[in-house]
Amino acid sequence: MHSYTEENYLKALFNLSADKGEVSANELSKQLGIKMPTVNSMMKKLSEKKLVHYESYKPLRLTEKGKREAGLIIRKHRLTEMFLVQKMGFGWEEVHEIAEQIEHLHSPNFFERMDALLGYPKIDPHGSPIPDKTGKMEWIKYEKLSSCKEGDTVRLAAVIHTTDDFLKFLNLRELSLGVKLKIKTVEKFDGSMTVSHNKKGSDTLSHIVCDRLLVEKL
Amino acid sequence: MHSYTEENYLKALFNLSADKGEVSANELSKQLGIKMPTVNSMMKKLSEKKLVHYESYKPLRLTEKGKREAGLIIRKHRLTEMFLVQKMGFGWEEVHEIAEQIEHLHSPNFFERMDALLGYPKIDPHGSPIPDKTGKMEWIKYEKLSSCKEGDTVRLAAVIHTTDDFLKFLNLRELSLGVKLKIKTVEKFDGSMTVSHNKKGSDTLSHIVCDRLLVEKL
DNA sequence: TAAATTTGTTAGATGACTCTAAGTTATTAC
DNA sequence: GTAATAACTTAGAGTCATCTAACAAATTTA
Repeated sequence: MHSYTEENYLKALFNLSADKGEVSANELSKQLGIKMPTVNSMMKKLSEKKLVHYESYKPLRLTEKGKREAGLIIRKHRLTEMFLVQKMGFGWEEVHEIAEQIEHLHSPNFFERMDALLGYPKIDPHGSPIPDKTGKMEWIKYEKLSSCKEGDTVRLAAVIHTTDDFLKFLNLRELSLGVKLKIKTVEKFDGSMTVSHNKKGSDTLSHIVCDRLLVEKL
Repeated sequence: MHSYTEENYLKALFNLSADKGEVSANELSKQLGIKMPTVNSMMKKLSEKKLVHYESYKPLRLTEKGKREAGLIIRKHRLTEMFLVQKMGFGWEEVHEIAEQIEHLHSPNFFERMDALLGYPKIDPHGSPIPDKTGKMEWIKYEKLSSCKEGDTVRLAAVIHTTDDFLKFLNLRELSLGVKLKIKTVEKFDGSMTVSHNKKGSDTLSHIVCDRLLVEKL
């Protein structure tokens, strides 16, 4: 098994390299809040363990094995988040910190049971896909709300770059996963949108907000 | 906060010194599977932190502060065990290992929620008392089954020295907390007992078994 | 009570993870 | 195409929790 520390490096590598498939040591260092030389030596160690492709002065890439192991940690994180929300009544803004800790538990039984009690969910409370038991993650291709046009009707499917503050902001506006939104207007000069929302009236959302909301067109 | 390691020392000290109020470094070392010199230096460290009374060549004692902190860890352990059994469907023989890990989580919210969902239980699935939020534990004085006499009718209230094997042994005989037992015979030469048990016929239990079962006389 | 045994202590080393300081390679900006 | 800046690497040190080896104190045994 890997140490708590190694698991955190793997997870960060996985998350940061999600798009390009590679990360700079510098990004990783910032993400983890750990100084470059420390990251550097850990990369050599993970490279020894065949979890990371490491070459001097080159970007970092997870090996297939590394991706699998990282996927399994993220699986535990997301199952936990789902459990906390669905079975323990936490809000989606409260679960990240707890899941950061529970994801490191070593107990196949425990996560197996969570999974079963939840009915084998495919997504977490923020709409992110839960990797399967082999660590593989199916990307669902949603659109950003920011790329939609006036008149579109969409369903809120996922939230990215989730922070407590952002999620609380969405709570206040009753913007939860699944809500149907109709785009009334899109401002040219700042990209903000006015959307109408089932029961409530309409809300104006800044471009920054719209860029973090993933939707499914209806 | 204390490290994972320190918490394990505190917990072990608490459990081992439950009766006499003190433990030898040697016992502690054996319990934790950690060599004496390591234990010795950790005791000095915990003494610095005012968690343990340490004097050369004297038995170890937890300070009041140490007892409180240990009690809080045991509280988390036992609440977790209760949650795993009551809310997640685990058997009482499966929960110890998982709780060993969860007890170290730092999230007041999480344990608060568990406690509430369970309805503020006072005992864990093995009948051990759950310390309160200040770390204080109320001992309930049950009798050992081994000290009961022929003809007594008792209710099984708690199990001590719980190991997987012992709990599985009890499962097979449908001996769960709360069952009513009537003591038919007590063998003079080996202290084994024949007890009859609600629905089932009667079972013969060795002295070793009877010594690990705590009962309430009816 | 003296010898043998057990228990406890000190000293010094190791491995995991972190850091700072200083040097090297790439990249960016005139 | 240098010079400046940013990114990366190396070297060396510190902390935490662990170990082994060697010694000292306490306890048990004969």
